[in-house]
Amino acid sequence: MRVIFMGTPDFAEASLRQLIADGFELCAVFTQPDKARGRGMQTSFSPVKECALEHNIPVFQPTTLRDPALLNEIKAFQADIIAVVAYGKLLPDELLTSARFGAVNLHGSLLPKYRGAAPIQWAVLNGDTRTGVCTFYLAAEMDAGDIIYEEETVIGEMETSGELYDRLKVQGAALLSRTLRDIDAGVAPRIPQDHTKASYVTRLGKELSPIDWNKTPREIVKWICGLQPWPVATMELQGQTVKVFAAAYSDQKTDSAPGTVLSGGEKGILVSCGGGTALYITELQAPGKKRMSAADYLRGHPLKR
RNA sequence: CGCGGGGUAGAGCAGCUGGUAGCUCGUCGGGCUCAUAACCCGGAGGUCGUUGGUUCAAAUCCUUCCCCCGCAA
Repeated sequence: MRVIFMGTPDFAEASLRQLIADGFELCAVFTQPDKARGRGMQTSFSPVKECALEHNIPVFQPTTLRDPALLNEIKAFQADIIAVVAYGKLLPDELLTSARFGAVNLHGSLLPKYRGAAPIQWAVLNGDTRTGVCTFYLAAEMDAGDIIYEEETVIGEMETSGELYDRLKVQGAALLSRTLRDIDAGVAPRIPQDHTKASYVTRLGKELSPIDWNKTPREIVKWICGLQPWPVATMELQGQTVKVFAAAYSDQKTDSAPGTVLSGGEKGILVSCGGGTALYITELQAPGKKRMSAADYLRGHPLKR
């Protein structure tokens, strides 16, 4: 089966590697143009490009896909299918039908829930206990095409978005491979989405970082987990904005206003939350410093009284 | 050269208007206690990231390089 793969980050790379390993014929790989990134602003290749080069697969990095010449070039590959995973560009309608079986996408949620940019993170942020991955046929409207396969997974109580993301990229890669295989065999289902149940999520941003201490302990824990590895939850502590990486529940009750630092010790820094509850901050990072346990932090930054 | 913060005892920090280093925790020994992650006394442990320089004298000033972190993506 001839496949054109489109993707950019490591999430997509996992799928690409899976398809290669499973014997699909990758005739071309599309990925975002090289960008200057990282400390020092060095230009670097996307994980997908690195992988493609490794396997001598032709790499394309167009700025736009809305180019007639490019469309013809793509058609010339005579691919059976286009597989898209976190590519970062919207495919023009003409492209969707440029391959024999059309174009399919791997998405990090159980559609129609969480259409959009950061489905995995929002499943954690919202405190969901389950989410999953799914494959579907690309349609004109974003993430609204017919579902092929869905696979569920349980979200751990303290699991971060990054951890879930890493699990789902593996699970998703396998699901995508199975999807392509079954499409090739003509046995893949095609189930229209229930559009009335659709929900949309946006990409994350730093404006989400500050913890809202009026929330419940669990909501805050989920917020802390959901914002990792980026942009990371933050709180104000002794005049500094520190990143918060982990927390632990407490039985303590308090009358203090939400957000008040109640105490600090080996267990962590106890902060009051909504409804008279409290939560231990157990791992944090001060500006210019490394991530460390709250206990370590307290040794060098004793709480003022 | 994209911008910025930092590298000091096992850990976290202070000292940085120059005069061979201090705090909290940990650790070791002793004491107290019914007991304790409590308390008291005492000890060990640091070529102050690296190179060169200024100086009578540098963790503290200038310089080379290495490493870590944040922003930006």
